Amino acid sequence: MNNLFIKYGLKKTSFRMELLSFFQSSSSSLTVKKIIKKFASSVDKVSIYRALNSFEESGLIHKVPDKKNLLRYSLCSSECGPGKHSHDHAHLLCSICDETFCLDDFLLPNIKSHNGYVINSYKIVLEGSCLSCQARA
Amino acid sequence: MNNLFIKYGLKKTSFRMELLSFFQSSSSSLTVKKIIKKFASSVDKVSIYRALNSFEESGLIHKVPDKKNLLRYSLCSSECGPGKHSHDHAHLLCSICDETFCLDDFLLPNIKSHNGYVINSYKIVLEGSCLSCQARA
DNA sequence: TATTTTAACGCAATTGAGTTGCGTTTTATT
DNA sequence: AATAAAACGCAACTCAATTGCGTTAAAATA
Repeated sequence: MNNLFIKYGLKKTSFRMELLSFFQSSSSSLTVKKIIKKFASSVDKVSIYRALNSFEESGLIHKVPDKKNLLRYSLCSSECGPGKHSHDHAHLLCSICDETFCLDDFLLPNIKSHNGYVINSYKIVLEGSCLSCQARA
Repeated sequence: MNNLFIKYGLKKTSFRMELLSFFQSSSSSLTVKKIIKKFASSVDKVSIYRALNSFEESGLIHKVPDKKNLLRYSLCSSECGPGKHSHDHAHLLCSICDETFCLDDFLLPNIKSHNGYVINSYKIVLEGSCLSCQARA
């Protein structure tokens, strides 16, 4: 993980290290809102947006779908790297807690065309309720 | 179609009738941008946004996915009505012309749960190239 | 037809996520 | 220590979409 910092010319500022830790300690995805809330007292939001951009380009984190289409990120697996993201899984948006979960075991069919359309990629986004929200209900 | 106007207490202003015609005459989806462009000289954009909202609530039109997450609508089928939308199809976003196409014949599996998650609905969005863009290339 | 109700409208101002510019600070390189 | 490059902070900005409010026009009722 630290290698990627070096490999991609990212400087290890205390904020960026903390930001990475925040992702590592978080079980699911992080919204920009959450991140800004955590760092607002010490870091400008512009720096946060820029850090998230660099992290994404470096293959440290990737965008995940959000119910309101706001920016939301998750830590990448080790297969990802600079300019190279491979995330072949569906996502679940919990309509109760508004959280996004990666479904790593959801098998995606290999769709390359449909009715003449050429298909390059696709996304499956499920909406429902997550485990903890079910337990709470 | 006109019934829905009456049924839902919508008034038939000339603009709203024209807006509905615009949808009926359009083979695919309409972005807000396109709609504003067409009516900008005679109608305020706020009225456009409000008309689109009412139309959607009435079951005349429904939101369709957009590459940049902007508002984009398509005409509903006759099964839709006030507060009732049933659109069981996937969508294709053409990465060349930036158009959204409904894939009415794309069979959606019946997913009700996955690994303990309760699934209420889901979306499949394909990205690729549409027929006319393929022909052009 | 005249009156009343209510939706639709226009205009101005606002919201809010995300971005850009630019000068300054900090990190890493030599 | 000197230099190059990334990261930072602040202010200002963009752009889609929304809100408030007074006015106009359509439909319902008398």
